[in-house]
Amino acid sequence: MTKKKKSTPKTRANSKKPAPPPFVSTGFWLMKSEPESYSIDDFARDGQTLWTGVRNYQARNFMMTSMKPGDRVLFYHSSAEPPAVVGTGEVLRPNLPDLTALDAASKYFDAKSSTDHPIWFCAEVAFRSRLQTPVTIQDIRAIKPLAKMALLAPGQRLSIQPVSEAEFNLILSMGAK
DNA sequence: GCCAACGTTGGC
DNA sequence: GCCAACGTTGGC
Repeated sequence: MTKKKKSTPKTRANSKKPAPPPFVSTGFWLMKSEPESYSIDDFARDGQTLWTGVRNYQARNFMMTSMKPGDRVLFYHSSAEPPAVVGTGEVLRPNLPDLTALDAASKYFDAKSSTDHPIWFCAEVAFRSRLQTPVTIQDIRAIKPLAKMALLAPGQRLSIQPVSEAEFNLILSMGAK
């Protein structure tokens, strides 16, 4: 005979680790791109772009569930000389399926994704400005109010990171001269 | 479910 | 080019 077995759901409440505080979006982001693959020049020329190719769940989740139209974005050149925030953008449409995952010819192809059940998502982001002066990672490191940025945390490799409004505005002002 | 191996990121 | 810090994978 079959018993209706009630399995104990593994909830956050009874797991060992304390639940992380729910993430609350500030509406401000930093997005990394290697200029060799997509630079601020490309972004300015295109006017808008689909931020595809993200294959990290945390970064994906930001684009799926946290980003909202109108959110502001710092455009950061990674693996560049020097690494720096070089411009800004604005989220037009978050949470779009990343079609590069379905394209067998793409380097971002993922056989686990399908049209019916896409597992990777992207955001459409519009170019908004170029900083007059790039704000380098050294510049950022030198400023006390920016010391908490994820960008500076050792081992922090997330390609999409939330930033505070104050951090966003400070970097903009640093780049304005 | 553990954990070692492996791949990736990205500043230096 | 190096390598530390992660995330992911896969054998058990």
